[in-house]
Amino acid sequence: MDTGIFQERETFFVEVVLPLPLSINYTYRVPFELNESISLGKRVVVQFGSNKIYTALIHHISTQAPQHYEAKYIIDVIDDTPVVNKLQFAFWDWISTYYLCSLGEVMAAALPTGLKLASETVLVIDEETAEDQTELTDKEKIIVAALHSQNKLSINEVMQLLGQKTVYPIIQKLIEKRKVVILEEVVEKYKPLLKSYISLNHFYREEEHLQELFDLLKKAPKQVDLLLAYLKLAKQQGHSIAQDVLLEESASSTSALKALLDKDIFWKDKKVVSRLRHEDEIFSIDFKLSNAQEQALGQIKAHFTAKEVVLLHGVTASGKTQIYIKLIEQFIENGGQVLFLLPEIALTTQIVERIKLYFGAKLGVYHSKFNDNERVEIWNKVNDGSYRVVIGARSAVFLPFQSLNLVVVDEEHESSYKQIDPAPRYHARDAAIYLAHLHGAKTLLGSATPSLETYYNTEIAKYGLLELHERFGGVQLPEQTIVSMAQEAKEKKMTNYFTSVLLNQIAEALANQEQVILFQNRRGYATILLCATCGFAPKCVNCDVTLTYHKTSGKLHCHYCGYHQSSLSSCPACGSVHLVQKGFGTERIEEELELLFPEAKIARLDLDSTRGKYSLQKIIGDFQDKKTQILIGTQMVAKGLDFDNVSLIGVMNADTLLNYPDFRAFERSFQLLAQVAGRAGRRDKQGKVLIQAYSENHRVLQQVMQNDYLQMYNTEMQDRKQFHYPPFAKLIFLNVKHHDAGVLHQAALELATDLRSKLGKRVLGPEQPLVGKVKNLYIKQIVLKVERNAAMQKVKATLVESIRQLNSQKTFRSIWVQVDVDPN
DNA sequence: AGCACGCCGACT
DNA sequence: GTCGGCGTGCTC
Repeated sequence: MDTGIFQERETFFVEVVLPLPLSINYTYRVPFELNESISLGKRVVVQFGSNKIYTALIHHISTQAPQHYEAKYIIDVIDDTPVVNKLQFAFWDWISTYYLCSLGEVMAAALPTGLKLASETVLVIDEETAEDQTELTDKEKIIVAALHSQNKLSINEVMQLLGQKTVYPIIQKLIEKRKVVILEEVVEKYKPLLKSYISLNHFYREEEHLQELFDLLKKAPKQVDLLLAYLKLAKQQGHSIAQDVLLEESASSTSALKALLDKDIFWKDKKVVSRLRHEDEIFSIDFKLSNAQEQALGQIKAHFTAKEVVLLHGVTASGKTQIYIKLIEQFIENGGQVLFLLPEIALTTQIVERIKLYFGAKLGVYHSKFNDNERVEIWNKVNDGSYRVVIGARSAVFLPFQSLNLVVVDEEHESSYKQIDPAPRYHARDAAIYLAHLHGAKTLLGSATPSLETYYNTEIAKYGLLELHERFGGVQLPEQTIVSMAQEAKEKKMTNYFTSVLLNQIAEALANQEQVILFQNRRGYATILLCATCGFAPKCVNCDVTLTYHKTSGKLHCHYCGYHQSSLSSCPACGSVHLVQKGFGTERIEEELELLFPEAKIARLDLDSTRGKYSLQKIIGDFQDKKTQILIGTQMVAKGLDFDNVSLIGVMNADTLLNYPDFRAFERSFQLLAQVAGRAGRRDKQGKVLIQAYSENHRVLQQVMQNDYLQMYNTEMQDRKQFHYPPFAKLIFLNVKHHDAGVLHQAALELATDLRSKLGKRVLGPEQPLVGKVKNLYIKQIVLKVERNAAMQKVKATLVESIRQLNSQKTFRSIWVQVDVDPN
């Protein structure tokens, strides 16, 4: 018996976050031996549910035992130092309240897969009773046979083996028959990359002993070669030489190396090395800012003294990137870190390579192209501060920054910053602004076509604003002209959809060996097929939209849901054969242009022409290499493509962009127009933009011409006063799902009424038509509009309560709700 | 998210 | 009769 001093040890309980969509956190008990190891932000291994094992994060520590249940013990503490810091937890909390999701969902999104381990249930033969001759069913025999050949089976493998979904009862039987046992196998997902290093036995490092060694190896010339190679390398790099380097240098085989290792002449050890490629020396691609850029940089810094966020609104090719680089450089001079966000697609371009060269080993890149192990290494390098600048896509906001000084969000208007599915459905730009706020850092937003809400924030002086109207290098902005199609039609100057002005300019550009882009925001051949007798137009059976005729496929397609049917030769309503095609798409333009300019090479860039795996690359590549002269495209031509020989941009029909029902559509329209126009002309030559329109006097068109976005926003906002769109309100979209359309409608109605009475905020919906159908669930949408600064905590609580009540009503059985905030 | 439990149709 | 599908509820 131990008669020593009775040591009173405290019992700790930890509340942990599990990477699962659970609305509450769970509490576990800490075994005494782990008392010293626990601290906030460390990962622990816990069992959750009957047998699953997960990585959880310590979120709270207390000595208070839970009252209504017996807490399970934590199995182990994984980390020596926390992987998540306090600021990150604060950030996660904000995301979970603002975007109405659980902390577990944030954790699942934030931690790289390599840091989340989950157990896998595996079957193995029960060794003790394996020889038993119990009767087995056929299926059981299959499993046992498979286990004899491969030792273990995962549940998934059993499912595949038997070709059925429900395998648990069968496994249960096998366990009862004492044929198999199940184990929970936990795999630590992140494995450091180990590299073998070779060094010479200390004994031979002395001159005299080395001589002995050469004598010893007289009969083994290959081994001598290897030794010589080692000595040469050791002189330059020290005693420890990478195995692959050594083998390459000596051109020896592994057998010679193995012989030397066996004789204990060489020693081998493994070292952890980085998977990340890095530029060691800081490569200074020295560039000077133009006067305009220099001024802008100064003004940004001046704004930062009073404002946390500044918008840099600079026209296409105004050289925003150089300004970012200089600003980042100045911000990291005083210590601290910088986060540079880019939309995913932009991360694969040469901009990143250039910035990499500029910042060298101080820069980390983080986006979806990296594998799990690489992401963990980037995570660790941000955590220990060796990365001072991180350039990344939206998920980079979750990296463990120690102290941010500056956040730069380029192309802030890009809708790809919004995570759509799954939760957390966050907007990386907004989240980054909050993250910067938490760190006491500044945020710079950059765009040539800023979003509505950002512009609004500059208008109310919440953000600072800076405009760059000049292209870098002093080239003039494209000359923009509107051609009235109504006028030309009256004068009978039109050739189908082309005005004489446009045709002349295309001809001129082609004669000058320059390229042309034609923009038409409709794909297909004819946007609508109309019966001339009765006015019938075929509509989609699912979506209530008119079908578009595609000549390539000879079919009528729905651009909304993808439904298609063969084209009609007579009207299904009245039987008339007089069907007319109205409206034109890219296919039609391509066809007409081929007739008008038979000698020109023409390509089409839209969703249909880029179906093939490499067709997008090919179309763009051919145009860049000037193998094609004219590129016809939908909005795909507007984004991020850099061509240096395009002298003319033709907008085929601006009217299709001017008919917008709401703020977001309005925003998209003028952004598209501006982006398309921005493709014209490059470094040394002014480009031309020709806009064909019927409503040439449309206000937006005039304002686009004057490049006066501010005016445009103001007019639009004052005229419309639409409460239900950002920037005035925060929108919460509730997608209520149920497999019975009638019940769904009833439920949506009740939910809306309930929320209206409880929140007193504006609630729209349920919208009349069903929004859609996923699997066998119908969806109805309820829009909840709350003020921008609404207390989301309260909103969330009310929502949860209302949904809970609805779910508990037996008549509704289960209602599925998915919430999104400010979707684009 | 898993996973167990329990209720129902279509097969030996 | 039971096998296997699927809906429902719980996990510290």
